[in-house]
Amino acid sequence: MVARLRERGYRMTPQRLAVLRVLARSEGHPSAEQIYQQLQPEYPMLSLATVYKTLETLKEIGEVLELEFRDGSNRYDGATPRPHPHLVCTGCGRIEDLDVRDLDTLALEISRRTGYAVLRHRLDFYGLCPACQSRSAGWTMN
Amino acid sequence: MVARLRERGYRMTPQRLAVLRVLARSEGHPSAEQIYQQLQPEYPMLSLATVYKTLETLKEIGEVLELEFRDGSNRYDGATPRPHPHLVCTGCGRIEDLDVRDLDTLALEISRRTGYAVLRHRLDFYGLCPACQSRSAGWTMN
DNA sequence: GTCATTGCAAAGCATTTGCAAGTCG
DNA sequence: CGACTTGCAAATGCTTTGCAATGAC
Repeated sequence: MVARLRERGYRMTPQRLAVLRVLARSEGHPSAEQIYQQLQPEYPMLSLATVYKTLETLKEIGEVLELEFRDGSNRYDGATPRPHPHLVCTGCGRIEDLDVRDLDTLALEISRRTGYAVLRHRLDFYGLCPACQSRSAGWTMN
Repeated sequence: MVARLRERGYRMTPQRLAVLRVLARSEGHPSAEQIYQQLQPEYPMLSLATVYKTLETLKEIGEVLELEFRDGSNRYDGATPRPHPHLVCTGCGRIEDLDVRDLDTLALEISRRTGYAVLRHRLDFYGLCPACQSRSAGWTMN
C-alpha cells in the first residue's frame, strides 16, 4: 500500500501513514470521523481535513472502497478494496462483509446464515456510458 | 398510490399530489431538487422542505426507493419501488434500471448489453442483526 | 530549495427541524 | 373544529476548500 503510493509520487507523511495503518488493520468499516477519533490519542495534531484528503487520495488509486450512506457518514473499507457485498444492520449500523454468488435466493440465504432480518438490498453498477466513453477517454465524475 | 396513502390516514394535499405525479410518471431517478424544480412552474409556492417531507413519507410506506449517493443529492425511484439493480454512469450521472439475475457474469454481460464500461458495482443488503431484532421488535435506525 | 501536504477555519450542500399559519376531512 | 401539512428560515452534519505554514525528498 505504501509502495503503491510512493510509485505514484505521493509523499509519505506521518499523517498518511497513520491513516493507512488504521485502514489496513481495521476489520470493520470505519467512517472518516472514526478514523480521526481512533488516531487522536496518538496523533493529537492530526486534522479531520487531512483524514478526508488522505481518503480521497486512496480512493483515487483504488486502495479503499467507499460506501456511500445518506444517514450520517460514509464508511471506508481498506481491507478488501474490490467491490463486494455488504450486510448492513439498519438497527445499529454495523456493516459486515459478505461472500456470495447468486442474487435471487441470496436474501433468504443470508437471513438463514446470519440471523439478520433482511429488509432490503442495493445493487448498483458504476461505469461509463457509451457517450461518456467517447466524449473523454479517461476521466470520471467520481 | 393515492389510495395507499389515504388508507394509512395521510391527507391528500395539492403539494403531495404534485410530488406523487412526478414520481409516478418519471422514467428516470429524480433528485429531491429536480422534483422541486420540475414543479416550480406549476406550483410556485411549493417548498423544497415539503418535497423532502413527502419523500420521507413515501419512503416509510415503501412507495419510493431511495438511492443514496454521497456526491450530490439522493435519487428517488418511484416507478419500481422494489429494490433492483441500477446502472450508474460515473461520467454523466445517468441512472438506468437493470433486470438481471446472476452476479458473477453480470458486470461482463452488462458491459456487452449496454455498452457501458463497468468499473465497479455495489451490492448491499439491509436488515436487522439478531441483537437489534430482539432489542426492539419493530423500529429501525433508518 | 521545491512543491506536495498539513491544519485551521470558513464555506458548501443536501437534508432536517421548529414553529406559526394554513387547510384537509 | 382539530389534527395533519405547509413554508420559511435557521440549524445540522458531513465534507470540501482557501491559504499560509510546514516538511518530505
